[in-house]
Amino acid sequence: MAETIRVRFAPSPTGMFHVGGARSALHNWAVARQAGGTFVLRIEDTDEARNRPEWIEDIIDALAWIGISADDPHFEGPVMQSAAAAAHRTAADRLYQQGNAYYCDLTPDEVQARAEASGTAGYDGYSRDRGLGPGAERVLRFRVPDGMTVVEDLVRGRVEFDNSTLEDFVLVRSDGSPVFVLANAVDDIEMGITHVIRGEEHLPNTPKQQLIWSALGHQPPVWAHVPVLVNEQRKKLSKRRDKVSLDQYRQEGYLADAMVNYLMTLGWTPPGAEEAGTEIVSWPEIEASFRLEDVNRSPAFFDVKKLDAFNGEYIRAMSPDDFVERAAEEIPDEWDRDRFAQIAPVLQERTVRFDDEIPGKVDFLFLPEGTDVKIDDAAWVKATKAEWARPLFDDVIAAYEALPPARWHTDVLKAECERVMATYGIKLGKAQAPVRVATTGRSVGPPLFERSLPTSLISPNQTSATRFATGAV
RNA sequence: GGCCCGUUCGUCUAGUGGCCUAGGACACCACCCUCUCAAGGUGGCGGCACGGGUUCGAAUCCCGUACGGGCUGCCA
Repeated sequence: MAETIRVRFAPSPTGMFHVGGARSALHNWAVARQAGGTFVLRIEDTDEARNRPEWIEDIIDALAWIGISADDPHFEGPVMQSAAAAAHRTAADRLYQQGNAYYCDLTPDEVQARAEASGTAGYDGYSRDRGLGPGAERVLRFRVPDGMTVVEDLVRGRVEFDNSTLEDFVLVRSDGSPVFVLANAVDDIEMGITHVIRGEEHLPNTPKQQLIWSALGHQPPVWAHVPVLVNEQRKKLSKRRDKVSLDQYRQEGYLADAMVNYLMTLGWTPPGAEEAGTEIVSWPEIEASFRLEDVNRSPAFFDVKKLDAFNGEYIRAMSPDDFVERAAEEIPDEWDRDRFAQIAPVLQERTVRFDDEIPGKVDFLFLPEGTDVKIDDAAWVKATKAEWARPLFDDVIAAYEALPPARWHTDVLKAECERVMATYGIKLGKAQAPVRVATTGRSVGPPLFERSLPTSLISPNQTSATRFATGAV
């Protein structure tokens, strides 16, 4: 059989898919696809407390969102770790028969008591030579041999562990269920996994797993331990204190491509990014050039600010139609879709996220008949503070009201505004301020007189301007 | 405490002994453009944790120190 790369992504179902998990999945995916290999999704459901069918669907959905599709020919699974219970049992028995493991009847409390009494940490090998057989309330422990265990890691190089620092760890619990290190190693062996790519937090138990691989008669896989993602306090991202849910970012309006691109730049730079002056690269380019050997060894801070910058770039790169389609998901049902599509272009380059702030930027264009825009009082006060402001504004309003509705076009309105401001000697940058606040309700927003738009932002049926002109405020 | 990993601008990184007067990106600041805000353009601020070695030469190699992190469970 030809050498093919088989990697696996092995999340445990927890009800929330972590951005760190997404990054790890992406690393595995890139390695598998670029080599024409296989990516196996294995659900680690050994701990029965965490096992809900819907959570597995969530994982598959999350992966699909970031481009790891279960329909892809390189994708295999999902397979349940629990389905391999017999294999775990068989492996455990074999280890016991071969003398690589032994039974121990000490309870966790007793183990701890002995450790405290002797002033050492962990299990002291109490049952190593007691010749205990299997039985109720007995755990199976691995007999760690003397010597050194050398882990060859693609990202960290050679890591040595003195076996004397590894206690005889538990393989099978007293209730007969396999523990993570055993189940994980056995599954990897059974699945023919060639590369184990996972987070750095697994590095400490790698020698244990490598010992299991060897005891079971197999060459260990290629290991790759990628540094963890950290928060501003430089602690590993945790769902308790940090915003780590991939789905939450998705709902907040981040684009999958932007998220994927950003995640991949954590600990790795696409070759050519420096010359190109940008880290924005497509997945095909990432897939073709990603190398585990090039991944940084130090933890990376998950910086939402930079994610925002990436997202904004991806949004600006969208086709106008795609932008309208996606942005339309955020606007109220009663808004006219065609009208929204017309003004969407001015929104696109001002959008960093598809969130609920989108409608607030253009809501004055969708007021129900006869209602006024809500004016930000502070903005109005500021815009009309200058001595010339009120008179100039009144003149502009008067000029606008003298216009027949048929002439309410961008160019005409702008020209009228400019004509009035010229008489005051005020530049448009300042002169437009009161007009803007009166018609849009705010001091910032899209250009008032934007020629590229088929419609003016100021329309005759907006009554606010009149209201101000008559001194109602 | 023990074992292991790590340390280049605020952040993510390029750098594998001379190309480094340490480069890029994000953020920040200034200016330009400009009807506000954005976008875009130009420029600026800012870093090799520290101390010893090795070498003609060290961000790059070695040792030590400091600091940070991960693991230390019959969780995964």
